[in-house]
Amino acid sequence: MDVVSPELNSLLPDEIMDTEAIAMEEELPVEHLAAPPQSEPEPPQVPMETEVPEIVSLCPATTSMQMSSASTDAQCSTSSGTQLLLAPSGLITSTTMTTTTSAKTTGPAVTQNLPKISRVTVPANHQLIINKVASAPAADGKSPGTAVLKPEGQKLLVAGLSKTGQPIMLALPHTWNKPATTQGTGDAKAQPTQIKMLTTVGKPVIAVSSASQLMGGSSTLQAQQLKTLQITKKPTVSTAGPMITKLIITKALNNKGLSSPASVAPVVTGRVVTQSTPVTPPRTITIGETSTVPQNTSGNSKVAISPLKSPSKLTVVSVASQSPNSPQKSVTLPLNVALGQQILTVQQSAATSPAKAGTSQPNTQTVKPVQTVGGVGTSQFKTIIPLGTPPNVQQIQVPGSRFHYVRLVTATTGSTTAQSGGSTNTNPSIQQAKPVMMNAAVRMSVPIVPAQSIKQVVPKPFTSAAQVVTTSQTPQRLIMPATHLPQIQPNLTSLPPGTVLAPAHGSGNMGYAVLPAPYVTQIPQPAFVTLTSSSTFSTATPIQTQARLSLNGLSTSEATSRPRKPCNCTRSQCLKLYCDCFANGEFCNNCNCVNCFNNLDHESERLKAIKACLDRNPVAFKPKIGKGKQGESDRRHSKGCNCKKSGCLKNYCECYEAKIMCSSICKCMGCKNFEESPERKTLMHLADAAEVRVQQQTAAKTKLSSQISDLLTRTTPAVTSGGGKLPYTFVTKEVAEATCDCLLEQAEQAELTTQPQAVAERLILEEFGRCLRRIISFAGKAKTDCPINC
DNA sequence: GAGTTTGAAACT
DNA sequence: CAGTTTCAAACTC
Repeated sequence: MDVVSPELNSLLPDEIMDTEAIAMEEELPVEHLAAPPQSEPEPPQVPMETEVPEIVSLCPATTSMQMSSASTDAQCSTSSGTQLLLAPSGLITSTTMTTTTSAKTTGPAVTQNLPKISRVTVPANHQLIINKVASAPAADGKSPGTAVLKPEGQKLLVAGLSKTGQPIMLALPHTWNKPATTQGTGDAKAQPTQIKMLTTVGKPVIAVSSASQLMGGSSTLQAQQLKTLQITKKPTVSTAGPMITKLIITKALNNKGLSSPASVAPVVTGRVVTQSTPVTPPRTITIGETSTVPQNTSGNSKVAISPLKSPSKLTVVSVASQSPNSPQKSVTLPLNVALGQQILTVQQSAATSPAKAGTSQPNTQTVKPVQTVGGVGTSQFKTIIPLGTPPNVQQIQVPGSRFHYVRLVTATTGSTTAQSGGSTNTNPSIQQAKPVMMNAAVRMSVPIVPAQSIKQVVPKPFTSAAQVVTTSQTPQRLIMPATHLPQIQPNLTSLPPGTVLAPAHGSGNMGYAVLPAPYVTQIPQPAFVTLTSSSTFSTATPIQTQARLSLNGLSTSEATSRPRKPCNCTRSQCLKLYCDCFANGEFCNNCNCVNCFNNLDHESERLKAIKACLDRNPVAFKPKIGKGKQGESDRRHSKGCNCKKSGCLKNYCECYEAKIMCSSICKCMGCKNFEESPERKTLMHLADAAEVRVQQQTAAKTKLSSQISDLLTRTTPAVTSGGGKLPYTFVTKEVAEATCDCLLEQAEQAELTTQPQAVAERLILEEFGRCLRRIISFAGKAKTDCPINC
């Protein structure tokens, strides 16, 4: 495993990961916009339910001109929604762009320098409402290097001040306070809602646009909100010419539906820590520094995201190569923003003013490490990906949560097709940037994304080795091109825990298959995982049963330490929730099931089954036992049990099985699983007694074993080491047999006298102690009698 | 290990 | 949403 170099490490802001304290358990409102209200009284009790697919779109802009005029050719087209933000006059060096599934919605960006705002109101809620804009030049959106400001009515959220004191604002769309309106053609109904974070720092602008609808498809994206924005840049100079590294992070809260690939980013590198919407509990997204864009003309792009503890935290580091001729733009921008509870931190690499085109600085560095920091407050998740390494890997991992994606991406080739919307991209730099942008697509739609996004990416065949950088502390999950399954659009928020996108078996490079995290977890996790081919990956990897991920209130560590019971399904093909493996988002392995389809060989069927389950119950794969804020005592079944005959005191009862008491949600009859229930107390007492007995037995065995082991280890070396130890190998076979005989005799006596097991064990141990004393005594005597090792 | 019981999941 | 069926785990012998 590579170690992050001190140089890179020093670039990582410590505070970036300091987001542990941020509450993340809110139920993002958008999640249910398109779905009926949850009937569960306390959804937050189920940790996993709080997760919402996080869509992070990294949309680099090579230049302002390129981006703003990308209505026809840009991967990241501007949407009709709110576009850019504000920045000090002349400070904005680039425009932001919003990726949408419907490229048709591309609209001109209105540019406006901040100083031109004639009036700004500052409500108590920290909203700045720009009531008037002096002018809106460059209505066509082709004014590069100009700050874009929404016309009158534009709302800005004062995010806070950066370290340098510059205000950071979030630009809200006009429609911020109202639901997204239907827009677009076809199925793409969602209107992108954008929030932009700006900094008035006299440095290259950082713009954050909300995730627009990343996926078209049949799904309706009703509400999408931009989370936070962040930009980092690291001046990189290519011999061929300047390159622009621009990062746009978008997040769509709506997890439903997506089909079209939407976003593309030429070069993206950054760190995304968390995200949050202005209207929801705080989240922070931090973008790390970008790394040098490789000169590799192959267009390798890599995205590495390391896992984080919190589901709401996300670390993303991506790097994409650009064409040698693409202009490079470096932005160094120290930024530390506190937005309410939200923390936005951006760490800069060596400060560099916006890159200058035509920089002649030769960059012979073919491989530049990409640093990914995912851990909270620590660098444990740092990952380095050598960009120079051939196959590209994009890795997206949402900690704690169920989605960990890694996608192998290769440089685009001349055959790169136009992006969604039918637009044709002739801009080389943009084309190459496409591969990088699959984050949003991937996260939004598991199976679907691939199709279109693949076109953009042009993944390298799996025949070439791919490298995935993983950290030693946390397993990495892989997402790889898989079979195109456009018909399946599972709701990612409800996918089984740890679900991972994996390549379809025997399929082409497109599409994704859903893998349970445990499956991927067990893939050998060396510093680099080389994938030789998709088929190899699909079939060769041994599937080892993995523990459940944070199921039923159990921590991951608890779960991992407990082997899962093999299922015995015979009729469900392990593709229904009857199967515990399937229900837990795991592949069957070492099970006794018959005609099992819960494996990689039947990923398409599995995906369909998952979708079917989600159709029936959107939270089918979420833990049934929510963990209360105050600990285990607050754990309860999310739906409650329906027991009728078991009195809820047998494992038939899910509450009892989870070792929790029934609650008011339960519909059980004759329930005895409540606090004051004498039956329950009796059972608990018996269970405790049994457990104690087992522990005692275990301890006795351990002790005995330890003593024997210790005895052997002490005596054997004594033969050669001499010193104060016994000189002889006195524990001979005969001695051992005699000792065993003594112990057996003691056991028999205890049995004959009907002694309790605990007493019997004690007697045996005492006998063993006597044996040891005799042995030692004899050995010591032997030593005295024969000082010389004889 | 076979058969029964049980309740969640699936189906109607 | 309620009733029924299916299913696999839990349980009993």
